[in-house]
Amino acid sequence: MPRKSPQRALSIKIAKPNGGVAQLQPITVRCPSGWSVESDWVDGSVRRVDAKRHLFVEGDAKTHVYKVMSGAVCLYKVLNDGRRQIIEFALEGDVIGLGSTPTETCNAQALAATRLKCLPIAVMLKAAEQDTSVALRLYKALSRELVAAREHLLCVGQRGATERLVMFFAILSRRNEERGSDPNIIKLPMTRTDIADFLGLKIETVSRTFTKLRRQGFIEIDQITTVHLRNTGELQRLAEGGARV
Amino acid sequence: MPRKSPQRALSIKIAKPNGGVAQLQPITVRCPSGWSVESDWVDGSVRRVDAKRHLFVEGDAKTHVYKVMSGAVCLYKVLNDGRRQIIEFALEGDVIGLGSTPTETCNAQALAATRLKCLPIAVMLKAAEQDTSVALRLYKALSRELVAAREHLLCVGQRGATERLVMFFAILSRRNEERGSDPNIIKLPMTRTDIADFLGLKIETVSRTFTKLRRQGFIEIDQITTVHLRNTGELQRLAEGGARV
DNA sequence: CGACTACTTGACAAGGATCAAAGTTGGTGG
DNA sequence: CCACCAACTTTGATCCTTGTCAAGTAGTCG
Repeated sequence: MPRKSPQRALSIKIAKPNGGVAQLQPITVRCPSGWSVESDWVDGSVRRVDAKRHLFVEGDAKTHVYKVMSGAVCLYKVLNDGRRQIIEFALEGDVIGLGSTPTETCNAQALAATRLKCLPIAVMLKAAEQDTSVALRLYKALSRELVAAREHLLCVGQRGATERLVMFFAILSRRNEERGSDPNIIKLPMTRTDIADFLGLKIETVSRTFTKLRRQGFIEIDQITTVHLRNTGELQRLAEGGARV
Repeated sequence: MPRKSPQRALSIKIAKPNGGVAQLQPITVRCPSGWSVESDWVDGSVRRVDAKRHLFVEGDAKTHVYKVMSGAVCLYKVLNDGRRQIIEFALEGDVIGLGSTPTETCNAQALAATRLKCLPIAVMLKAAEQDTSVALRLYKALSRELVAAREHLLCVGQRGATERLVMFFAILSRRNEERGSDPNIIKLPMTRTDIADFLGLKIETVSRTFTKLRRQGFIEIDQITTVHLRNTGELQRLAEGGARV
């Protein structure tokens, strides 16, 4: 079992630079009403967060719900020796911070410069109380997150390294498809370490698995941040069950 | 990388004996009104399910929300080669099947003879539409499930075998505490295989880890279904971070 | 008492982790 | 525009935890 290492200790420090609420970027711009198509978000202000800054950390009082307008954020939890599990990558259009706990239960860190629309929790709850359709949408959104979390658990608990990585591509591919972009071109706004921590692997394993998939012709890598999927059918088979790669 | 084995194929068959809705026990008894303290559940009927029978399987139309009155149920997902991940053990008092998907996303199997109170989804949704406090409670319940799922993910993704098992005991211990029973006496209504599939381990590893903890004096085992926790403080340390056992 | 199921234990193999080092990439300043 | 530096990634060698296979033990139910 892994034990404390200097790097690990360092990574904790990076994860929680001031150990508290304060690392939000202060720049807050009023959003012109009617700017967003979704009614709940019209009045939200916009916050900008630089790469690697934290939006919030575990234990902070929950103040807002955020919607990623551009950029990317990861939600993660850490063990006290620094091992990190990334729970979710929140990309453009994703909402962070639903959930009814009074304090945040995860850390949220920007992977790149990110713009977020912010909705105060109090506003959201008030809307939910006055309008059951809002409450029900909240319930549905949370429901989707729960399904995703359980799928993630299945992946990390039962799949081997290759299967996990392929699943990861599959998730991003599906996401592209839903948004009308090319499902075979995967942009990776996160580092290999982030991918490793998302999949419950180590960076070396992730790197080797990338290489293996590339050598086998399943993927092509232009820049490290872009993966082209080849032979999607076969990839699908790799992910679904009997992978013997 | 696990591959298909005869056992595996068999276990799928057991998991989905008829591949569909039909393995519910038909015995349904009308519950006398006012029997439960919680208003939402007063009108629910009671269903009895024998050990190993399925309450529902993945893909079934979602018809009811269930509350475990006695016995135990596990929720699990399977890969198509039979690998199984148990998502949750639902024990007395727990509710199953919240979540807004039109079909079930997990399989639910009784670990022992179980009595469940059943509430039709339609009734629940209607109540939620008419009463925002119901909708909000739904939202909070789902929220708790999400927190638990993420904690579980952290455990399976980052912890070693010993840490996972200790965490498992910790969860059950905490649960006992909340319900006023002895936090140091853990009743295990599930088999070792179930525990393994919950923790993302194999049965042999679970068994060996039990033995190791017993030899080290952290636990005592009377009957296989009962574990006594010793040295809870030290156990806590094992679970939280730097376990080098 | 035997068949069955669940659990334990041992020997061995393998997937992934760890340690170490070299190769890339991107940003900064001369 | 290029050189340098830091951070990130890839690759190799080796170790260790957990998985696999196999055998044996302990309860249970007919």
